[in-house]
Amino acid sequence: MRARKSGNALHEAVREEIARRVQSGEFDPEVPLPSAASLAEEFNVSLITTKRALRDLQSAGILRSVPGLGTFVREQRRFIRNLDLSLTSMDDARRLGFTPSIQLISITREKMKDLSFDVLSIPSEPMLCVRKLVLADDIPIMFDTAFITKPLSDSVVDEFGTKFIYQALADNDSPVTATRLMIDAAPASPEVQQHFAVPNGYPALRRAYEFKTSDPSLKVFGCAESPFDRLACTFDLPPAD
Amino acid sequence: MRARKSGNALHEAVREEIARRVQSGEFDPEVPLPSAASLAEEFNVSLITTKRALRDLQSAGILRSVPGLGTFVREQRRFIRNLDLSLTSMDDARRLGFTPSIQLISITREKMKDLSFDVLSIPSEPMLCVRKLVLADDIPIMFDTAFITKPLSDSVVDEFGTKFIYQALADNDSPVTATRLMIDAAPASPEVQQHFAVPNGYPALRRAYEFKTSDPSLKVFGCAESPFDRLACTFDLPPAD
DNA sequence: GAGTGGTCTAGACCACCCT
DNA sequence: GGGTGGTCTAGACCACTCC
Repeated sequence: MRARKSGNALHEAVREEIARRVQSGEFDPEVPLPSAASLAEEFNVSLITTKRALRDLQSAGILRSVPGLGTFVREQRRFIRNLDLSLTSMDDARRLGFTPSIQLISITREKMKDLSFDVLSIPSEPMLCVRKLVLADDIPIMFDTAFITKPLSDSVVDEFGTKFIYQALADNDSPVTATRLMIDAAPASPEVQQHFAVPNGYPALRRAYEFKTSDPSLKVFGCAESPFDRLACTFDLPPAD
Repeated sequence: MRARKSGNALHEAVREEIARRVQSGEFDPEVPLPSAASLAEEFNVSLITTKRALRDLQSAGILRSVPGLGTFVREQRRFIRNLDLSLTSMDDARRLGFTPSIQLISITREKMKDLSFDVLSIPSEPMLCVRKLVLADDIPIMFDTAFITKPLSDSVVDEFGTKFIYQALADNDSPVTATRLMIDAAPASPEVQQHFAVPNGYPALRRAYEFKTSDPSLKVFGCAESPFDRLACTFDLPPAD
């Protein structure tokens, strides 16, 4: 080592050499990488420099460290979701070749945090709030926080925790009539960090949404977050003009 | 200090206390924060722990450090781009209230890197490659890499470097007839790190695209990347079904 | 008990910017 | 020259997992 490849920093050179080995398929995802101590010895750098490189590779979604076990190559399996929203029910998902499931996290009543989305006109009063984790083939792919503007019966609320929102609304005679979406990237929220076991600052894809329904007093606001390596969105556009 | 608020780590407690002060508007964006050394003294932690907290806040887009000058609050000014692609020319941009400009970075001939986007059918042979930086009100907001499948005259190539691609194609009798988009998040690429002065691992919003034109042999593939705090996309959807 | 990653420390050197 | 952030080092302790 001591090559100082790209920039100038030692930890960058170490990081890139490890990244190169990962990309070349040198490591079995089931088997831990050589320990930080042995890598430090091999590269002839201090332990803490190697740890710095390994930590940055975690932030980049390339590695995954488990205390007491070791550091592993992070397996990539990303789901592509089409924004035309054909995927609105469990059946749609299964038709696309994976088995979805929903894990209800909490149902509360609270105010929606201002996400500085001037794009959506978010009410300031407390609303019903449903948080859930959506999994595909038992792999968590998105964390969803939804706020409902209108009080609903318990049985309907339960449906929000077990179905996609589109489906739950349609099943209760209030189909979605319009959708406003805002897509951005953001560092993983504390909830995402927890549920996906990703470090602070991990890039996440965020979709903030507003559903209007046939009932003018019933709207749904929400935000779906996914670690960048778990979900991407596609969209086809007609010609401009 | 020594509170160990959220998780357990000291650097997290320091990070969150500094973040709290930033959010509360305690610091003038023009004036550097107290130095890492003085913060370490105030919090009664080691210098390196404070530096760790400051570095993580940089990765989160909250702070910005300039060697020799100090650490500053990162000013937030984000542009919202509507995915309906109404923004396809300089005029459109001006109509939306900002002054766009384009800075040509390079024109080369090279193979397109495989971005593991199975979504787009990317040719494997070398293509014309145009890299440019798009600015809004003199603030860089996106880094664009475009690959053109067909050899073009020099004058047309020059237009790609100074106009939005939609406009350049329309002006040369090959209007875009269909667009395929893939949106995801990703850690900032080396080019983005360089042009936007963001650290390794900084979350970025990425739009990979494929333009088809009226000329079947002329397609444009590309990827536009923006640091997460610079750009977001909105979209309105009609009712499903 | 041995190995792992995560954290914290003190101390040092460098490049950079300002006066 | 004196301040700043960035990097690198050696050494230590902890919680965790596995045997």
